[in-house]
Amino acid sequence: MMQTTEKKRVTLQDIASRTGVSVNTVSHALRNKSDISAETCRRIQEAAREMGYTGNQIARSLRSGRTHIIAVILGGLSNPFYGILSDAIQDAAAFKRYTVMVMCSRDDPELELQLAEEAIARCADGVILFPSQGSQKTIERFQEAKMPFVLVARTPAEGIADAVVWDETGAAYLATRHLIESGHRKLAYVSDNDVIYSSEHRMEGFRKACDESGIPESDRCYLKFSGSNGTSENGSQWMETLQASLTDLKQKGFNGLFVFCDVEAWHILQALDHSDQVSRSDFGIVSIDNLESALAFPVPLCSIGYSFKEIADNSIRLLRKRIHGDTSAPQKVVLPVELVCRGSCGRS
Amino acid sequence: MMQTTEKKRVTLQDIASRTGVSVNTVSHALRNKSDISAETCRRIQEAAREMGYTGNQIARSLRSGRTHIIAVILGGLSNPFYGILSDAIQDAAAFKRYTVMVMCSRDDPELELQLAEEAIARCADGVILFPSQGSQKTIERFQEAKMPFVLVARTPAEGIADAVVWDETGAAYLATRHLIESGHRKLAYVSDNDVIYSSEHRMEGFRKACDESGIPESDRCYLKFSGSNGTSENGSQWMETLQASLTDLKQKGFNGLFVFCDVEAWHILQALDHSDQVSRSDFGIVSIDNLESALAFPVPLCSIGYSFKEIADNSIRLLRKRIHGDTSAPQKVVLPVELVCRGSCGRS
DNA sequence: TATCGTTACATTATCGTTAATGTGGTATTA
DNA sequence: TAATACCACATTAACGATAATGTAACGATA
Repeated sequence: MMQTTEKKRVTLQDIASRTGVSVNTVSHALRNKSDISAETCRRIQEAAREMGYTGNQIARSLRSGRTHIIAVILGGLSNPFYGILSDAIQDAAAFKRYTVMVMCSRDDPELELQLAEEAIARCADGVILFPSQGSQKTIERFQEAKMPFVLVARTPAEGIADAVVWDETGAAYLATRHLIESGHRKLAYVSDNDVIYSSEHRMEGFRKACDESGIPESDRCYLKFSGSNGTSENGSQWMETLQASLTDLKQKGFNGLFVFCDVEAWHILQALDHSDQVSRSDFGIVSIDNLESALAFPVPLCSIGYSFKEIADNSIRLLRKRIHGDTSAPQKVVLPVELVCRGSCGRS
Repeated sequence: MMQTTEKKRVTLQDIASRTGVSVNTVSHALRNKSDISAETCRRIQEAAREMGYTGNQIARSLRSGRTHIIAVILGGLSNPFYGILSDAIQDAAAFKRYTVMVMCSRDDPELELQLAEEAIARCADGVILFPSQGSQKTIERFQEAKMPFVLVARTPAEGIADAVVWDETGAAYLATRHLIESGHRKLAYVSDNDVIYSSEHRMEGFRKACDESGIPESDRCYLKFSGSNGTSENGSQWMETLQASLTDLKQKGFNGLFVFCDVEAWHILQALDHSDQVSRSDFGIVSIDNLESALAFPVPLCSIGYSFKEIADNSIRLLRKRIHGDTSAPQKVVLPVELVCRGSCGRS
């Protein structure tokens, strides 16, 4: 199997020396290219196997100009939303023989730009970017470097690049309508973040559902509980603020919460579970992402779902087109959403 | 900033031509090596900046023999356990200027071996491996290829390689004792998997705590609920089986569950929440991993925690030693654990 | 027989770096 | 003054692969 001598990795040159042919011939034989006789080809392949040859992808990449690496820039894997999507993307990428390089931006524009720089330095064939607030520079950098990229989940602006998103407005609309149909008439739009690109659309869906059901402006409210950042350091203080806000909502008679996404809804639920003033039963809650289906999550949360697989497949598909030189106008794929009711809406 | 001509990426050669020096001089200047006059150095660096130079890491890797890539092979990112650890590892790696390449084995030995092959082909400087059942071949492959690697969380055998684990026996002991102290005297050891390397140690801790408190063999039981696989396809059937098992446990008078890990405990909780026969209040539950602290998870689950950061830091530290040529005997780092009580133990 | 085309290889160039070594000029020393 | 030591660069050789040519031997064709 292995040579007993303390040697470095086996290269094409080693195989060439042993079989008495040129490096080029070995390269061709191992890739089943033409111009090599069947017998020679067999001999070379056998030698390669015996010597335990593993091609050097670095050298291949340098020469061919293709790394077969797709960089994925996202907030962070501690967030199950990104974890689930990463898995889906890896599957879709592997199917097309791409390797994924996941990079976490912590939703920090500066760090994100740094990661973009690294993706470029490492010559990724393309990038899948989950933009945060302030990805403008990142996007410009990719364009400048002619690095193919796809935006996923959020699009900072229309038509600037390929994008895969789901129907944000429809999702918020469905969620809000579900709250209304469950008997809630005073509704709060709850979100952790200040201004996120998709929040505009979700707010529109929220408004539309409220309008349709004749819920007056005075019976709607918008609650921002910024500051968690996923770290549990100043968590307790942040939690108290959140609990106070929820208590306030309750006292004002609000009983339906449309929460921006599942992860934030979990935070809300945790706040409710640990409060003396408010509890889970005080609110009907619906959010977006439907993560529990992928996580076997023990909290029945009504949520609006979409296909993670479709997101992954479409991202890879759009990216591959660009990688292969397509220069047509940016394309935007909008995926459908559906309601999954698990009872947190509080339907009686 | 950029040249208007439709050009490829800027290389050292381009900078050399423009500044009228040799490629080597540019290389040295940009890396602040000696033997370059201050004036020339400044000129070159300015030119590089103006031309928008980004070093080609592929070429650098080929020449230097170092990619500054650390491959991480783990089950899958949909599992928050791995997600949290990935983030911690990325942080620790970034601190030492390494880029992480996360690869998901789905706990499939064959796929795992394939990923190992890819890590080798891509010339990763080292690998962090979360072994699954049957990682023997993977480990042998790394040894054969002289690829530095560290085992994390589970060690298939003692002393075969560097490893970072936590005190499994102690964790199970603490968890079980917590159940006992909460008033439970008939205890079940519940696990999703058949034979996992760490399960031996956890079982030992479970036994030790039971022995110490005089819980007879007849009041202990071992429940295996294999088959979830994280997929929700045959989920309902699997859930029913689990619910039946739990009902059976209840009828036999068992009231304390030591669950292998948090993710499995979530599944148990979900099964309990959706059953007519059994409910959450029928059991005291304690498990291992303390994921909620990192996730702001809304289910108060008593769990045994350890430091994700320490795991990451130690893994990178051990790996770096090997990467830099250390050939001393394999080292094993065992991290301490601590109990975090959140009420699921059912203490009255 | 001269020309041509195939077959099955070998030779050479190249990807963008870094490392090792070479070199002309000036300043320092013996 | 000759030998020697820098200094500040240039030149050349890798790294391990792939791509573009080059070519000897042979058979087929005109």
